[in-house]
Amino acid sequence: MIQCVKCGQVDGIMKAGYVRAKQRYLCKWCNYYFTHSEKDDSIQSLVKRKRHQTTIIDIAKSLGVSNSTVSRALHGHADISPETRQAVLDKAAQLDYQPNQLAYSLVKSKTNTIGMIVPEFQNQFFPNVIIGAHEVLTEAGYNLTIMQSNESYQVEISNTKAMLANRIDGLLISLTQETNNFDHLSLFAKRGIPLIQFNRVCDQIDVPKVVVNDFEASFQAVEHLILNGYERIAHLGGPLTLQVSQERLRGYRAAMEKYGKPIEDHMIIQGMLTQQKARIYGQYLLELTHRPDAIFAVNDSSAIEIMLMAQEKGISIPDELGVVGFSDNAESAYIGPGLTTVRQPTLHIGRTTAEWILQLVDAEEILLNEKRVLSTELIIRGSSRRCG
Amino acid sequence: MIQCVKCGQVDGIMKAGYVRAKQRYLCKWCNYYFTHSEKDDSIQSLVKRKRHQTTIIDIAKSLGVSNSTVSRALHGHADISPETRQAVLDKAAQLDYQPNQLAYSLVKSKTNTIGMIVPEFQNQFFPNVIIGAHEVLTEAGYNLTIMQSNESYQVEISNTKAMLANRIDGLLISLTQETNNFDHLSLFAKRGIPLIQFNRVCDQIDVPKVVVNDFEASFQAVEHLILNGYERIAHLGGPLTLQVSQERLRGYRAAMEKYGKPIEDHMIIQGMLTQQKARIYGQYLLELTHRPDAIFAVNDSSAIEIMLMAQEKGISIPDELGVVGFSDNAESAYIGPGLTTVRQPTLHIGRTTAEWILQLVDAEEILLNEKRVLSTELIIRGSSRRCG
DNA sequence: AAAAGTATCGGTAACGTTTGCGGAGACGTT
DNA sequence: AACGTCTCCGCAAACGTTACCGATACTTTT
Repeated sequence: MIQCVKCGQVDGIMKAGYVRAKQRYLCKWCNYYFTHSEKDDSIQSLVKRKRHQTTIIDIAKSLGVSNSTVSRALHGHADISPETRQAVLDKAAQLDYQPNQLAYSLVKSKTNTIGMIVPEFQNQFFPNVIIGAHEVLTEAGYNLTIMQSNESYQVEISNTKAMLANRIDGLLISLTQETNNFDHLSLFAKRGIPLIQFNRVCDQIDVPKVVVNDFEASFQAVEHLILNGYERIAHLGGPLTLQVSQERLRGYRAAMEKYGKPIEDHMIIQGMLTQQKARIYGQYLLELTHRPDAIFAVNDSSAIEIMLMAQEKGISIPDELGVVGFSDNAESAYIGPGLTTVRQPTLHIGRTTAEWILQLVDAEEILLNEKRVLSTELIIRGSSRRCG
Repeated sequence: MIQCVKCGQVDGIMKAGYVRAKQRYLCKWCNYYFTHSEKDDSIQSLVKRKRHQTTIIDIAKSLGVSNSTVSRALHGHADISPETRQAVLDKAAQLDYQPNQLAYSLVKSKTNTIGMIVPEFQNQFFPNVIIGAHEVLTEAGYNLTIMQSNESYQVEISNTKAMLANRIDGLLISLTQETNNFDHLSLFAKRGIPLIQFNRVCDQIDVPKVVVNDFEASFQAVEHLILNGYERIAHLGGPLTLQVSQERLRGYRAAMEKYGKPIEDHMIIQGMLTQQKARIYGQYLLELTHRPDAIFAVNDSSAIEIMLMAQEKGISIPDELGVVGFSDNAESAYIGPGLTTVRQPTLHIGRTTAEWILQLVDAEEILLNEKRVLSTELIIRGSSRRCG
């Protein structure tokens, strides 16, 4: 009945237990264990039959040539006769052939994909950076995979892991407000994957960086307030874990010192600037017994929050309170008397980082610690223009 | 001198041409062709040496087990002893192992990646949709790859090709204003890759769709204008290739007809609504001899453009001109007297499409032609509130 | 006619995973 | 002794491409 699959003997086959719910046998002659597989390939094969995407092999078979010939023909390599090439191309079109980027990337160890991790999508800053980067990358035949860390250090880590798993060719990253450990980033250096920080950068790690001239921008903004007659200027800054926050604070201090204005510590607030936080901080500032007569905020949404609160409290802008923001959001031009703000070259930031990462991808060696500084522009509107 | 690599003979080796700049020989004894490869593996090998990412095989070797054991241990499969599993996990951590998603996807024919193609990033609509979708997808362990067609049909096609090449598990797409051929989309159906259209959908192709109640929203908006005493209402609509435009036009007509207002063809404009176009159309409308007393625009940026032009011309809003937009951009709350507009549930759209595509990815069969309609909300602000 | 050159194609080993199936030992039970 | 059950692990075939190295059939030169 049962026949040994090795020696073909029928006698001397003994049962030898079960394995995975199948009867197992042992042939005494050749001492070979085997299970009797009663193929039930009736329905099974139909169900398991995966949808087949046409591959290079399909083309090769239907043309009676080898896969290497097809591969070369599709890529316009040498060593292919014009007729063969054309036949392959025709057949590929006929079969709706789409190359499998996964297999390509696996063998070439190159994905033609650049990753980008941004902390948030709420402000228009990052979407605009994305537009700029996307433009350059698609032009160069690269894809852009975007992830969003949602201002969470943990999410940022899992994002970087996913990027590594997907074997991206390079990463553009803007850090979270929470991020104060950089081990997940040093992994990229260890693997030789180029990495560029932009906007939210940190100095603790040696990678190329793209930033704006936060110090000068901040200095100019505060100087502008001072020249418009404001005296007691408060600063609503971001968390000092971020270098941008540090730079903008430095600019604020420098301007205040240059013009001999007193710097009062309780007029400087640094923290995570969510909508609610901005409201709390604003409340605090506007209810101080000796109220500031101007506020320089680290982003526009906070500045706008301040303006709305001032409006509620009947504090007139710009007469009783000057406000300057940062980034030039779309709504900043339209609110109240117009919000004076520092315009960032968002598209340019995107393009610069993208062009740079493309260079690094092909580069032999990476010059670490280089920093490219782009220029901002102070947009003066009604919120800071006092006739003074 | 030259020795046959096959039979080892030294005599009877004849030169037999060049192949790829290498001398080629023929052994007369064994009739074997071969090239003499003068290995210059001195520098060559060093340069070509690719950076090695640690693989499962590395772990297996250093532990003296097989790759299958490592694979199973890493994935918590059965048939692995606790000690072995722990040893594998420790070694993986020690070697900074990152799984290669490409190889995984290749063998599993599954990338755990959802693609999304949007026409633009300028308005806040799509970034918000992305936020919603991203949230759901990351929660489910999926990645989101975003591409941007830039309102170009050609770019849309190349984007879909790239998505196919990357073997995404599903696609979320919002069409271009130009798109009027859908062959590139039917490829997905042909390959069994789920596809969902959202916002910019078309009826010519049978796929699941997520939209908002454009007809009702439009009807309500125009009705609101009429109830506020406006009589001659113009419509600044999008291109009629888009179904949203058609629906909003229908809503406009229905409201006008219900209240017996005359519909004048020259007061209905349909076209691509770039910033410049909006200005041109606005110019036209505001300079008609018999000027409309209200304008219902298909998006907020056009509506705002109208408001700014009216302001320039000294036309007061809302007294002489009522304006209603669509989408509730961030700036709409702040401009002038506030722009009345139709708020779209952007986050909800993103979440809905994402949840749906995840279902379809695992589904056996896809119910085509299903459409999910989400609700909008009319946000009434100063631009349409006439004391009338 | 040998030698050299040209043009075109095929075979096959990678790339890093997953997984079905089988091997083998240990131990218990008739 | 014969059989049953369990645990743990290895082999090898996929997945779709690319690229190196040959191989064959010619033509041209010496």
